[in-house]
Amino acid sequence: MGITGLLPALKPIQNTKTLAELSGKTIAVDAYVWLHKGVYSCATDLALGKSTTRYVNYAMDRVHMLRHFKIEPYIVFDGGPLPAKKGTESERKKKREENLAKGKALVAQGRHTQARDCFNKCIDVTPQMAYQLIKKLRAEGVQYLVAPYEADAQLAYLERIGLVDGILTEDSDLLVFGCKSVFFKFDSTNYTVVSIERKDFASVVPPRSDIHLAGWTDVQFRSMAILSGCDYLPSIPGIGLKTACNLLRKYKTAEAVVKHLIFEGKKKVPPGYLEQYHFAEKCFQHQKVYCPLQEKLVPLYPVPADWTQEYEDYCGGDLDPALAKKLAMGDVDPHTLLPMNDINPGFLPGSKKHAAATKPVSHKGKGKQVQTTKEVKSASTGGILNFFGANPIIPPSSSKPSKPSPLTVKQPRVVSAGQASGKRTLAEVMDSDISRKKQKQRQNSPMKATAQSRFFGQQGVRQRSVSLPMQPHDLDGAAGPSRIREQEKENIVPGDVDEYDASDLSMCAQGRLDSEVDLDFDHELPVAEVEQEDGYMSPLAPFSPSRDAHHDLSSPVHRTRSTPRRSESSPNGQFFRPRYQRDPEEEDDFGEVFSSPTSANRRNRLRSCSPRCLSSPVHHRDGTPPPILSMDVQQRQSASLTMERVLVADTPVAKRLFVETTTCEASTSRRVSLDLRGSLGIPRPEQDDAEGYLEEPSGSTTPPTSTPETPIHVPGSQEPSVVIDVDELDMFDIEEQMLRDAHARRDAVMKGWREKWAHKGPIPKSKATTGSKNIQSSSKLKGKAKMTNPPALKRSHTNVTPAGRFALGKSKGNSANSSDQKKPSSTRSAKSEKRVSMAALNFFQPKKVEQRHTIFVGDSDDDEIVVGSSPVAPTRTHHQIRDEVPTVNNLARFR
DNA sequence: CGTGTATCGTCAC
DNA sequence: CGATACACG
Repeated sequence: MGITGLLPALKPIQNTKTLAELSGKTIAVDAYVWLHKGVYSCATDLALGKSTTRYVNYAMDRVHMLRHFKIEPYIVFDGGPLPAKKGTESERKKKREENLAKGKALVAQGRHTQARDCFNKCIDVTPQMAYQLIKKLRAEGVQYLVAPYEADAQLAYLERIGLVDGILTEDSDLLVFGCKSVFFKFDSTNYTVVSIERKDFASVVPPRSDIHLAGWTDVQFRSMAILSGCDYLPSIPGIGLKTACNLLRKYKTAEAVVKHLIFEGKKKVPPGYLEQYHFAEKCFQHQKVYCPLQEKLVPLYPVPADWTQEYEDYCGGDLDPALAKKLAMGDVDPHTLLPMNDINPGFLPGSKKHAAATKPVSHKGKGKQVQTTKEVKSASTGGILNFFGANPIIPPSSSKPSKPSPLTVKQPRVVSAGQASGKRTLAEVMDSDISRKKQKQRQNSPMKATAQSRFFGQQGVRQRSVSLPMQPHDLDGAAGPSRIREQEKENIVPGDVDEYDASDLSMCAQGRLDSEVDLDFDHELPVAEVEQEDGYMSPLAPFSPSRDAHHDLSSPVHRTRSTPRRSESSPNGQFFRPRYQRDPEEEDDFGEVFSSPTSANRRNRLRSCSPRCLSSPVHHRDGTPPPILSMDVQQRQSASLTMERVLVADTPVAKRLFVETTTCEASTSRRVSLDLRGSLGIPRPEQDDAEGYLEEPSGSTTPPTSTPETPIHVPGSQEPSVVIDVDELDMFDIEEQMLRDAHARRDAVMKGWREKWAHKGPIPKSKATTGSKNIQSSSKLKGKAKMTNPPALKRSHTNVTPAGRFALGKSKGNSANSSDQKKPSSTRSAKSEKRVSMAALNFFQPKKVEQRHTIFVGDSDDDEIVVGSSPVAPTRTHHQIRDEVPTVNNLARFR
């Protein structure tokens, strides 16, 4: 449901952004959206009980897409049902069953098309399906979490504590949960999202909107949302968003509004409405979420002093931290709290992992992996670790005695932090591990890389900690469960952790925070509009990269950050150096490090420490849940007081978690299979990177360049000393071939289009030459795929645009460009139209949307992107962006 | 005019 | 779940 009408009402502050504009950010994603859409690709199979995991592909394609744009996704799944939400589910279930039966009947009649429609309506996204995606996310080192209850609150929490910079969802509720930066309407065809920022709320005023938010506090905004009807409470009949807004402007508080309504008697206020209102409010504020730092359930915002057990029950009860963690990692079914049942064990069964675990050296046997001599060597000592487990923080020298071997999982005794005997508590083991790490860090100059940590070492973390000092989880190379404990123990080094965060975290650890300290939500006093607009105090440092990017989206620095470093083609080299670039030494190694796939992966690896439970033979999914799974209240309480109750020797799971925790930091990503040549000192062909997204809005002042990670296998060149997945490379080769073919087609098609549709007006000569030159050079391609610059034909030279195909699909009819829709090619089928537009329409048109929002996306040196993001200034519409940014719907490019 | 309700599409071959 | 269209008061 969300808040009916909220999104349309916020139109004035909806800002369409390209993914490139979000480069560098970490964005939490509501997994439900992707899963649910992905289900449409295989609804029939699912309905008929046929085993499929195709729904995973949809989500993973999007993950890859985000990563391509240097956006690090943090996938959040829905958890168990919140007590506050009842009733709706049974009704839906009934409808689903109806559709299932109907669909089956239609199948029997052979009416497959209609059957599919029914199947589409009967599929529910189950935790087991989510788990399939989780397995894939683990395999690729993507951060994820399963919320204990609703993903919405979890998403909001991740943003609140600074683990992510924004939320990608379709649910307007996120704004009510207090999120600052929410992205809607992810458009994978045009690489755009619609951004709504809380700080812009003050700009939501009549007549531009139906509602008037200027001068409002979060409390009032939330009140409006609840009064207008939300998931937790239907509205008083006759009260919609606008009425709620007006009433609140008049009476200030929800109580006053409700009392007025009751007094007035015109509307039928249900008995107990006000009380229910308060419960709903609590759900938005204090719903239980999982804190990945503290590894336990916490309220989204600290609970007030008058918190009652009733509220607690309503907003989601606590869980034993160990259970909460397993739930968050996806290892237990959030509905039953029983170990997750893997409905597709054959899908990413750990087959790779398992094979690697048992045969670390020969898992490339089927041509799956390419290994250099070096790699084989390291595999013999830690091949599996290079694959998904080694800890780079512990240099070989010191960690040898305790370094987990490939057989570690099979021989738990070898595992430990040096002492394997006795019943050490998990916390003790971790502490020992921590101190060892710390010692090691002191020994090694922070910036000095060992041979191993050159790839997976600390620089990324250092970098991150420098640039994001407010993110405690990044503070010192230690990732995972041990970090927060370490910080707590040492009381958090001043200067390393923001005072607010420190106090907040430690107080959260106590389970309660006085309202005085609750800087974020409950202090909300009426504030002046100015303050409302920009006086928000973010837990992120103002100088963090994300903040910078956030406030400075149009600056050349940020506009170009996602593109490869190409100072040679830059009019001003300095623009191509991110302010927060790493030290030159590392840059030599990695090229543009912060946006390189390796660095992204490393960052990700170091930040996430999800246990790789699937890989372990010591499997907890053996039917009998560990004793700690008990939800006994006493136990829960004691366990939440201290983790030391978890005995390593008693719980294989805990033990394994430890193993994996201590090793996961080095889990060098499998996805190093992207282009590592730069990183490895292998010369990159001069222009090969032009092969990237033809139509990617690069936003740089350079010609459309490619992306640094453009995956190209270079035959004969030195093999990178990392595991490279040959399958992926082969796939890229195929893709390259396809791209070349596409270019040939495009050239032909383009010609035809020019003749058929182009204005007779002259094509700018310089462009034409450039284009033909590039076309020529593309025909000269040898083994290496070179993507030419797009031909110089611009849309301004034609009167048929990509929008045409949209007109064929669902006609939205409100395109800003009426001319765009005038001539959908009536002579072509919708299908061929689409194909043509994909292959051929990579030309660009400078287009003035607004005076201050001129957007040029293109292939010539003087093209540029200037995108204003002022909340007050007129913003581009979705349709405008769609027209501005040509489309290549080739998701395979993101793999 | 605003609210309430019903219907549709979501993917992707 | 949102977008949309439309009927109702």
